[in-house]
Amino acid sequence: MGIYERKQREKEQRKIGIINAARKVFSNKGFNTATIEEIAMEAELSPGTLYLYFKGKEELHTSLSIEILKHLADEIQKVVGQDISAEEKIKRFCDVFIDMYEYDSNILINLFHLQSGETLKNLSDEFLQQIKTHSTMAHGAMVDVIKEGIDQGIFIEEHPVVLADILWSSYAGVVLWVDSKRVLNSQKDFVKSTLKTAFKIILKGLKKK
Amino acid sequence: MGIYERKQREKEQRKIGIINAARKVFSNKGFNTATIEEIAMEAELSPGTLYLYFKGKEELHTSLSIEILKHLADEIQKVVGQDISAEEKIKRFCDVFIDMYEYDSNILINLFHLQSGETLKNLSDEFLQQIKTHSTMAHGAMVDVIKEGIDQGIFIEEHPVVLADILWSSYAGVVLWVDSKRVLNSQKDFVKSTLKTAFKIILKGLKKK
Amino acid sequence: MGIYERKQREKEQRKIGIINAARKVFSNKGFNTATIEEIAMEAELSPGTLYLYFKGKEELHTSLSIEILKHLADEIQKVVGQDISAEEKIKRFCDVFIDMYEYDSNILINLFHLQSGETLKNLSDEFLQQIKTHSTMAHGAMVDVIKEGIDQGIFIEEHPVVLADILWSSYAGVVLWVDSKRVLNSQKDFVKSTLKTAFKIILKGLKKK
Amino acid sequence: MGIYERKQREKEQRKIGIINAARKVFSNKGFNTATIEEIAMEAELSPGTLYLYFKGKEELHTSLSIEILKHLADEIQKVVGQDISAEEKIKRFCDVFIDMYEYDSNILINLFHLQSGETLKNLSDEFLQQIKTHSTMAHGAMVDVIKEGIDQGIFIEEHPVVLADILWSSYAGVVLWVDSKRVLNSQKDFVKSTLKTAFKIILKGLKKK
DNA sequence: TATGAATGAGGTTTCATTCAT
DNA sequence: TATGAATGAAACCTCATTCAT
Repeated sequence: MGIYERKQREKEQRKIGIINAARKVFSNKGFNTATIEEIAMEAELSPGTLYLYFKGKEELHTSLSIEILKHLADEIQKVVGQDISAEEKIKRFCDVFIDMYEYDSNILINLFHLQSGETLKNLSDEFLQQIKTHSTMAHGAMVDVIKEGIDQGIFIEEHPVVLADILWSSYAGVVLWVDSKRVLNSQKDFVKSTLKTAFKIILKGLKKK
Repeated sequence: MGIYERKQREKEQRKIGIINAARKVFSNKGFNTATIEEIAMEAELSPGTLYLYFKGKEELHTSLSIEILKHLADEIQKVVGQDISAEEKIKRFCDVFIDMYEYDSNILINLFHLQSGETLKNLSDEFLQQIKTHSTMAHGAMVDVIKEGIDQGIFIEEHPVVLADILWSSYAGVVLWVDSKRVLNSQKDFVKSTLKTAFKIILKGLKKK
Repeated sequence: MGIYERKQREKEQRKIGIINAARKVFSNKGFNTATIEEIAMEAELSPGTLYLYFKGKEELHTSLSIEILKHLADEIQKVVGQDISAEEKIKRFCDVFIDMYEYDSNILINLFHLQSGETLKNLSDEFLQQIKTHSTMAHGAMVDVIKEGIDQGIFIEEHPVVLADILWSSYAGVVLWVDSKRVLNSQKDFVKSTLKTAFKIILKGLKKK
Repeated sequence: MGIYERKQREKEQRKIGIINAARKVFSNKGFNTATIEEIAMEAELSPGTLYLYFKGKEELHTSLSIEILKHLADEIQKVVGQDISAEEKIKRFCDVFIDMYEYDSNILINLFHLQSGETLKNLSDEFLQQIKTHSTMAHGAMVDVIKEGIDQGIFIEEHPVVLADILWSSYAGVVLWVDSKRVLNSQKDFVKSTLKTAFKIILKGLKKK
């Protein structure tokens, strides 16, 4: 490996380190309450250093979200490539959400928050484009599976994009909502089981007969 | 009406005026970016005056969300009281979401944002309690309808609370997600039609056979 | 006087107070070294308050310079209106510079610094316009006097604008240079006497014979 | 040449390279806005390396100014040695200014900025001494020529130092002022022609009759 | 000698909140 | 009750400087 590649790699590592620190702090405190200083401390760096890798707080937060989105898109695409039925794939999508939620519940929450209002405005075109790309990828994979199901005469004949939207947003909605109930009522974590039930209902709703 | 009552009433009116101003500003800018001064200007009051009615920015935002939640709960409960089938009620719930979205798309978005992470933490017990109350009410109404359906042997025999969660969060998720797609891709507004399709699918999934 | 006028007046007074504080601090420390906090302390206000009246450090500094320029333009125009010979008016211009220098030597220095390189770039159009206006006024007055002299056959027949430039810039140059010698060599203040000699030489140079 | 001398020479060359880079950057951006990193890039070196040759930004800037001053002093002294009349020498001084302005207009501007307030304060004694030395040299040369003229009965009998001050500062003032007009009004460059006219006027003013 | 990533002090700026009127 | 000027804490961010390599 040349010296340039090593440097590049180190730089990438450092970026990941910072993003991981940011993940922890943003998860605990939320965007407003989190401070750059805190993230720097978590990353065991000085505040100034963060600015060598990210233009500012906003960009750091967005980068984190994109990282998550990328991961989600990857996992979903893996499912599409598998040699299983469309129905089974829909179930696996559900598992992907569950896995991510179990790995770090805040990851998903963060992501879904990115995808609406407040955050989307004031985003640089570059980042907006990245989000679109990965989002389209993840969503496109879902659309493909739906299409597959429709073509095989298994799913109802609605517009596949709409069905994928419903699938995605129901899963996302369940995560947000059930997780918030958990926080609000300090109850047990029902996200997983609720997601599974949601899957069953929606799958049944999707099927032709 | 006594003088005290009138005063009380006026105060309430003023509070509503402020909350409406806050709704506009928070909708456009989000919690962070919105400033008290802007809200005051929108309400045609001075910043100081807002503090006579609300303890601070946080409380104002929460009050707004509660207001919305209250409205939603009301609308949902109206549905429960109607003399129609459980199935039809589920459909009406969908209409309630659509109506609110059409009245002010940001209203719903705002509400769903309340329901997680960032905002819920650091909330005074009093407000947490109010949120719980109204939330429980709205949600409870849904649970009742689900129960009704189960008792009548129309719906599948899952835990009614879970089913209501799924119903609620799917609707909410669709609004958030499809609305964000609208913003991201500057496309037409498919929230209404997608919500309707979602309803059909979920209803089909809910039904026993 | 109406309440609005009074408010406006008070606001203007406050602005002047801040500019005066800024004058002291900028004079002592220069633009870089001076801090907003220091100026605020000098003005017996909090840092934040300064931002109610000026957009930032840059604008504050520019406002100060414009204030000075305005004053200089006023004084010079007064001279033009007087019922004395063109020759005498040129001498009075010299006195105006001397007066301003004696009132606060840093005032003039500051002004001349505004008028070149570093500061002029990055200036908002609004301020650039104001500077142009006042600058043109002051300079135009000088041009008028020169023209007067030429028309009366007293002064050499060069382009009046060029002659006014030379007059102005020689005066300014002397102030900058002799003052810097004073600082560098901790010598006595020869600005006044040197300016007077400069006046004599230039006047002689300007005259036709 | 021994190895030590060569090293010394190389070091000197490197210093000059850095100073030239600094000249460009300081010229374009001014002292505040210019950054060490930019200068390093311009010099095709790393920021750290600059600190091997200069103690810091301040010293670098001062070194640049001294370099310019040294050059100016050299050119002026060359004039003094020539076998021409005092009157002609004064004219040549004007040419020196014009040449430097034409070579790099920012050079002179930069120099004149050194000579007051902000920059002079906070300067180490060592540098202050160097500035004094070269300044005295340049200025002394002018004084000599003036004296020459007075002794030959050509120039008026004012204190030679004062006359040299006026000469120097008028030239400097014209450069600063006319150049700033150029920037402000985006007009043609009249520095050269205005300087020439200034020379004529002042020379006429200096002459005994 | 040269590097350039990291530092961190310290500046500018914002804005929720207060309080005299 | 209403005001809105003033506050000042606290955040973001910059960049001259250092130091391990």
